[in-house]
Amino acid sequence: MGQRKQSPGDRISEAEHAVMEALWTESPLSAAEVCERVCADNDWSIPTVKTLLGRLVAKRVIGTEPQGRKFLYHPLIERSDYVGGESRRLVDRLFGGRAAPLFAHLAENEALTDSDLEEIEALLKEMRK
Amino acid sequence: MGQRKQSPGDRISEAEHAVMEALWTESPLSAAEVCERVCADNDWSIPTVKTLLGRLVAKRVIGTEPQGRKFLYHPLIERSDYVGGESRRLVDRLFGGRAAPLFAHLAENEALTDSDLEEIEALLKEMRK
DNA sequence: TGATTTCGTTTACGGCTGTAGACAGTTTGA
DNA sequence: TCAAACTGTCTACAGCCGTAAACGAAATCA
Repeated sequence: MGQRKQSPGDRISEAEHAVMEALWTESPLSAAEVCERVCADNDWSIPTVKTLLGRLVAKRVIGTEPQGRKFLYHPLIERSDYVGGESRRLVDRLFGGRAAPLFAHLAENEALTDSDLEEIEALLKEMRK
Repeated sequence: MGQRKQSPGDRISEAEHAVMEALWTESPLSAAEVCERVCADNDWSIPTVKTLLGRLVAKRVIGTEPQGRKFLYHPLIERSDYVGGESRRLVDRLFGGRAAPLFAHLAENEALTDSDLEEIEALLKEMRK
């Protein structure tokens, strides 16, 4: 029990996740710079971004460093850790922790493109060794 | 735009999902019967289950039918629709809608058992045709 | 140096979620 | 027939989420 992997902190909400993506793509960024890359897409205004950044800091998933007199924000957790955690949560909750049924489901619903199939096949071959 | 697939209604919360699982496994069930299969696991009391059932009815994802003078509840949406919707949401949000990276991720983190691999391989072969 | 801009922080507020108690109607046991 | 048991509905309330305005400090422009 215990062994929280998703970093020290709480869960990241969906809106917060959009901010994280911006910071994972490029960091450190100021609040204004974050807004430049997410506000339009989500129809947010600056105050909203500031709130989200504040909450992420409170949750200890991003950190701040003073740049001159302002702050720059940067992630404290790896994107792959977050993504892994969320994936695992879904697989656990919906597929009893087994990935094959998920795969089957995606396949069934044509959620897999041909290139997906090829890539996965390649990966499989890779792991076979 | 539009084309809501996950049935008529709102999103299902995590607690509500536990109730749905019970009903997908067996239905119709009375509130008491639902409680029998989920209360212990989640450390809930009957009132909680009643609230969840009420909300699910309001969201139009389960329906009621009078049994004698009481009610029996049964799902109005297919589990596979729900699961498919959730899976797709995750893949869209975290992997740009492409399933191969998800698969790669699960593989990398040893989230795939040997039997998962075998099953997936079989599925692939199946789809190849 | 006073006015303006720029930040970060604090406060706000309605909605959803988790969890549950109170209440009213109905059925059933005595 | 009167009380006990059970059922669904209504109400409650704290916490988190989405969204944002208000405020106060610092920096810059004139």
